[in-house]
Amino acid sequence: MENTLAAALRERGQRVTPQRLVVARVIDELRRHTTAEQVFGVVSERMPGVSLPTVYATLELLEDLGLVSRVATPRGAVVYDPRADEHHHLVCRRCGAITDVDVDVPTAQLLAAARTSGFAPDTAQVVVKGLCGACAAAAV
Amino acid sequence: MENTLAAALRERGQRVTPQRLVVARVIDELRRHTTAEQVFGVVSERMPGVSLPTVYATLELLEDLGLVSRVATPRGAVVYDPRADEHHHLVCRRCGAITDVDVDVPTAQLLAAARTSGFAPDTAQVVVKGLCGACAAAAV
DNA sequence: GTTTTTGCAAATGATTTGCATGGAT
DNA sequence: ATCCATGCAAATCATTTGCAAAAAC
Repeated sequence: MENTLAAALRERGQRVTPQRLVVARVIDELRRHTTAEQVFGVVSERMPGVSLPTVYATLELLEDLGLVSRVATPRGAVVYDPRADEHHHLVCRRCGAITDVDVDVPTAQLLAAARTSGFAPDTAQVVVKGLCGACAAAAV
Repeated sequence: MENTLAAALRERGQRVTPQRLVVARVIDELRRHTTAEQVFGVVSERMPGVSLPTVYATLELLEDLGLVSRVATPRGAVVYDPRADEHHHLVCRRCGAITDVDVDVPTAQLLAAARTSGFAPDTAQVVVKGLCGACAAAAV
C-alpha cells in the first residue's frame, strides 16, 4: 500500500512524506475498522511526534485516493476501513460493533437511478442496523 | 404518528408532553432526512421556548421506539428520517448534500447472511457515495 | 529556492450533561 | 404528591483551522 501511495502522490504532484507512509502502513496492517484516534495511537508508537491533524489529513488523502474508505455508524462515529473491495457492514445498534459482510448486493438498478438524476456514483455501501449476536443474547 | 407516540409512551410509563408531540408531528410532516437543528428550527416556530436538548432527547426517544431512524453520512453528519418507507441515500462527497432514492434494493441475501452469523438485522440502508450533479459539473 | 506539509494551539460545531424548576400522572 | 421531563448553561468530544517553521521537490 505504501508503494501505491507513493506512486499516486507523485502523479498528483504531492509530496511523499514519512508521516504519510507510516499512516498508510499502519492502517493497512491493522486491517480492520479503526478510528482516527486509534490510528494516531499506533502511528505515535512508531513515529513519536506525529500530530493528530496530520493523521486526519492523511486519512482524508487516502480516502481521496480510494485506498481506504470512511464508514459512519448510525451513531455518527466515523471509522476508517482499509479494505478496497466493495463490501458491507453490520452495525450493532446496542454496542456499536461493526462487522464486515462479503455478500454481493445487486445495486445496479440503484446506481442507474442515481445516474439518471445527474449523480455520479462512486461506491454503494450497505449498512445493516440491528443487534449483534452478543447483544441479542443479552437482550433476552 | 402522535397517537402512536402517546400510546407507546403510556405503555412504557413515560410522560406525554406537548414538546414530544410537537417534535413527533414536525418530523413526520417534514417527511425526509432532517438534522436535529432543522427539526429544532421548525419546532421553535410552533412552540417557542423548546430547547435543543429536548429535541435531541425526543429524537433519541423516537428512535428507540422505532418511529424514526438515524442515518449517518460517510462524513459523519447525522440525519433523522421518519421510518415509514425504506429508501436509500445519495451523498455527495464534495458538498455533503443528501438526496433520496426510492429504488428497491434486493437485500434479502445480505440479510440472510447477517442472520447466519448471529446478527439480528433491523434495517438495511444503502448509502451511495459520489458527486452530485452540481459538484460534478463544477469539477470539470 | 519554491511550495507543500507539518506541528502546535486554538477554534469550531454538534451533541450531551448537571442541576434546579416546572409539569404530567 | 411524586417523579419524570424540561430549560438553561456549561462541558465534552471529535475534527478542523490558522500560521510559522521544517522538509520535500
